[in-house]
Amino acid sequence: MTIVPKPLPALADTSPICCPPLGTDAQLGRQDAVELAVRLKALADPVRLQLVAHLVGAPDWEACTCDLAPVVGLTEGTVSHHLKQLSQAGLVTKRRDGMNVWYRLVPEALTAISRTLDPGCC
Amino acid sequence: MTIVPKPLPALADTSPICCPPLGTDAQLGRQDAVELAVRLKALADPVRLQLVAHLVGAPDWEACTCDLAPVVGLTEGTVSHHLKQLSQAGLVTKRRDGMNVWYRLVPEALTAISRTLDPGCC
DNA sequence: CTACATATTTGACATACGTCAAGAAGGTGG
DNA sequence: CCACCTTCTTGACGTATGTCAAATATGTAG
Repeated sequence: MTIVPKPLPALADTSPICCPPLGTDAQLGRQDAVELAVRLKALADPVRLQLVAHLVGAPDWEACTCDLAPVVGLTEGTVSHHLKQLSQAGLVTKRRDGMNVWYRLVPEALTAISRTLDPGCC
Repeated sequence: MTIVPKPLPALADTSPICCPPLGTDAQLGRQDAVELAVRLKALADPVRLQLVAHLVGAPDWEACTCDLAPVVGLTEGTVSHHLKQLSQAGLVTKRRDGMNVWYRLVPEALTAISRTLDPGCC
């Protein structure tokens, strides 16, 4: 079974998942677990973490591919591949401006994942 | 290059990583990124998320393999494999008691990861 | 239209991952 | 010692992942 790149529901929609997954009464059904895993998987790579970290420090949380490739020292093709994964997970948005494509971090996405994981939350 | 199962530094040691990785001034070096990725990868799987969620709801955050296997509906061997990964990532500890092996969640580990990810933190 | 610059996709490759069945290890009780 | 229970490891299998080089798209400027 190949993973169809079906668009994930907007991260705002998953806020109910916040805490429940690791909360006391929720059993975290298979479906929720898969969704959360998809988002975590997008983050669970050294290269993508460095990309995200760079975006956090970038002005307006934004950078183009040509800026990001040198940061991680990989081919632009490979970086594009990673950015696509981050984008599909809803962690960044892309925007074309002339020859450049700018990727911007979606901080709420990170916050949502963060809250979901914290057992002390809520 | 195979990933040697070198024991990760205790999670408490990574608290300095909290926020910095996604904080404003830190560039998140390659090494830190790899470490954080290892921990996130341990969580980035539906089965392991369900196991963790079950532990959160379990009395004393503890359960044995025989209890956990039915939760995810997989072979005990497979579940053992997943628990090993969680253990190596420092997310759970294991303890033998007679014939049973009890796995206990390390909530600080989850909290540490959670704080590290939250861009609004600190 | 042509030349160039940035970005993405494709194809190929090696490696890592999740799963099971079967066997081995660790522990209990006759 | 033997039978049994729980857990872990091993070997095998298919699939997913990260990477590059090369080809293709997308956009700008002569």
